[in-house]
Amino acid sequence: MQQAALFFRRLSAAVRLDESDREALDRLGARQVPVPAGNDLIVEGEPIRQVVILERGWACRYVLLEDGRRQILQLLVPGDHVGESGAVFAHADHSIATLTPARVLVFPVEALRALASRHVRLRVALEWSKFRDRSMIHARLIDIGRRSASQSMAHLILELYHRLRLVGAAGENCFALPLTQETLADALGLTMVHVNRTLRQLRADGLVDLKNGLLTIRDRERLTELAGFDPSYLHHAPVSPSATSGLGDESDAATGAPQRTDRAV
Amino acid sequence: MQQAALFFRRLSAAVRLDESDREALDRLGARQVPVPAGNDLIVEGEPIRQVVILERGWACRYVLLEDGRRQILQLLVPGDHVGESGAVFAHADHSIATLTPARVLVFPVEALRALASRHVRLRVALEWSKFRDRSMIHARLIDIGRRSASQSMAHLILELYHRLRLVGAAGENCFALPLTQETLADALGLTMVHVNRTLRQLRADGLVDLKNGLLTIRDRERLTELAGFDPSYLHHAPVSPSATSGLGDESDAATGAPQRTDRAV
DNA sequence: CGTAGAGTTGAGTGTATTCAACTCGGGTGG
DNA sequence: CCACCCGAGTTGAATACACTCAACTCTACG
Repeated sequence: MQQAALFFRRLSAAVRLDESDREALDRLGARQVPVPAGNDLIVEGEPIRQVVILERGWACRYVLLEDGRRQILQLLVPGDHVGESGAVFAHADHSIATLTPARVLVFPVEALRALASRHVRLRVALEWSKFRDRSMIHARLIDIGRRSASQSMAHLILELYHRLRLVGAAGENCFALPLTQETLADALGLTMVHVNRTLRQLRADGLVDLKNGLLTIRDRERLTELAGFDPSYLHHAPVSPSATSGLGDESDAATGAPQRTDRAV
Repeated sequence: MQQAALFFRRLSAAVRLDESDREALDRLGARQVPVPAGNDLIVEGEPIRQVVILERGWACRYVLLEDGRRQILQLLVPGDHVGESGAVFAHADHSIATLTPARVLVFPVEALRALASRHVRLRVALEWSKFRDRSMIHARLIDIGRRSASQSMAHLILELYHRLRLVGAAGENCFALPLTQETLADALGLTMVHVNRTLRQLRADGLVDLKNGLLTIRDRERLTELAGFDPSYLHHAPVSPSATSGLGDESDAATGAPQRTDRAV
C-alpha cells in the first residue's frame, strides 16, 4: 500500500527507520481524503479532531487578524504533518488550510501516540520533527525581524528547496512553487506588491526565476550568500545511531558548568 | 527542598499535578547553579549538554546574524525551561543566554525523560509546555510580521504580564521588567531608537509606564485593544481531567471529514 | 467576448532606520 | 572628592524600505 510514503521519507532524514516502522505506519489505519484548495483542515478556536499528514499539495498554518490581514506561520509541503497539539490543547490557536488541491491522510492522535510508544525510532523521529518545525518558525522570525525583503525571500526559497528535495519534490535547481505572490507575502510579513517587486529584483539580478509556478534557482551561491542561508537548522543529516536506537548513552550529558562565554548581552 | 517550584507552578497551569509529581521533580537530582547576566547557557553549533530550568532571572533564545545584529526568538522568565531538543539534535541551532543575573537548575535530559515516562501527568504537562512555546513564537511572528511597533510592544507586554502572573511574579498591574530597550528591540525586530520612541508613545497615551525596570499597566483595556491581545493562545486554563489522567478517551477524534470551511485563500 | 484572479507598474506616503549628538546616573580610579 | 567613563536612555534630522492606492495587463476560463 505504501501509505504515508513522503512522511516516512521525511522522518528518515532524522532516524534510520526500517521495515517494521514502515509497516507500522501502513497499519495506522489512516483514511485518505482529497481536499480542494482553500479549505481549512484545522480551525482556530475549535478542538483538533485528528492528525493530518499532507500527502500531496501545499498547506499552511495561519492566523487572521481583526482587520482581515493574514500572517502565515508556516508553509507545509508534502510529507509534513499537523494536529499533534490536539492531544494537549482544548482548542486550536491557529488555523491550517490547504493552498492547493491536496490529498491528506487522516487519523486520531491516539493512533500515532500508540504507534510511537511501541516504536522507539518513530518516537524519536516524531520528536525530531517537532523541533525541526520550531527551527523553521525561528527562521521565519529572523527573516521578518532582521532581514530585508529580498533576503527573506531568498531564505524562504532556499528553505523550501531543501525541504522539497528531502521528499523528492525538487529537481537539481528548480521546483514547483504553486503559491500566489499574496501567499508568499503573508508568509513573509510583506505586501503582495512588494513581493512582486522583490521577485523581479531577484530575477533581474539573475538569482532566481519564478514563472508559471516553476521556481528556478539561477545562481545558488549568490542566493545563499544574499540570504545568509545555512541549511543546518533543518537538521537533515540523520542523527547518530546511538540516539537512533534508544535515547541512551550521551554519557557526557551531566558534566560541566553550563555558563562559559559572556558575549556582550 | 521545593526545588523547581516555579517550574512546577507553571506546569500546573496545564495539568492538575499532585504531590507525587512534586516529589518526583525534587528527586530529579538537579544541580542549582548561579549564572551572571550575559552568559550563554546553550551555544549555537555546540551539543546541548543538559536541560536547564530558569529559577530566577531572565534569559532568551537568540541568534546572531553575520553583521552582528541579533534576533531574540523567545524571552524566558522564571519557571521556563530549555534544552530538551538536545535529545534529538546533534547541535543547537540557536543560543540561549541570561539577560540578568540568574539561578538555574541543571540536569541531563535523560532524567527528565525517565521522569516523564513514569509520571503521566508530568509527561502531558511537558508536552503542553512545548506547544505553548510554539504558540508564543507564533505570537511574535504575528507581531513582527503584521503589527505596528506600538501594537507589538503592547502585545509583548501583555504576554509577559500573563506569563509572570502565572508564576506569581507580577502584581495586579505591574511587574519587574529588567530588560534594556535594546533587548526589547531585538525581541521585536525593531531598533533600540524606535523602541524608545514607541515606549514613550505608549506612556504619552497613558497605556503603560516603564521606569527603573518596573513596568506599570495604566490602562489594561485600551492596551489589550491596541494589541489585539487574546490570552487564549497561552493555554493557561488546565486541560480537562480526562486528558490529564491518561491521554485516553477523546472518543470523537476519529470522526468526520476534516475539511469544511472554504474562506478565500 | 466578458469576467475574475493573478501579476505588474507608477506615484505618493509613512513607519521605522540610520547617524549623530547629548543627557543622566552609577561606578571607578586618580 | 572630583574627573572620567560607560551603559542606558533620549532626541533630532535625514534617509530608506516597504506600504497604500490605483490603474492596467495578461491569462485562463466560462
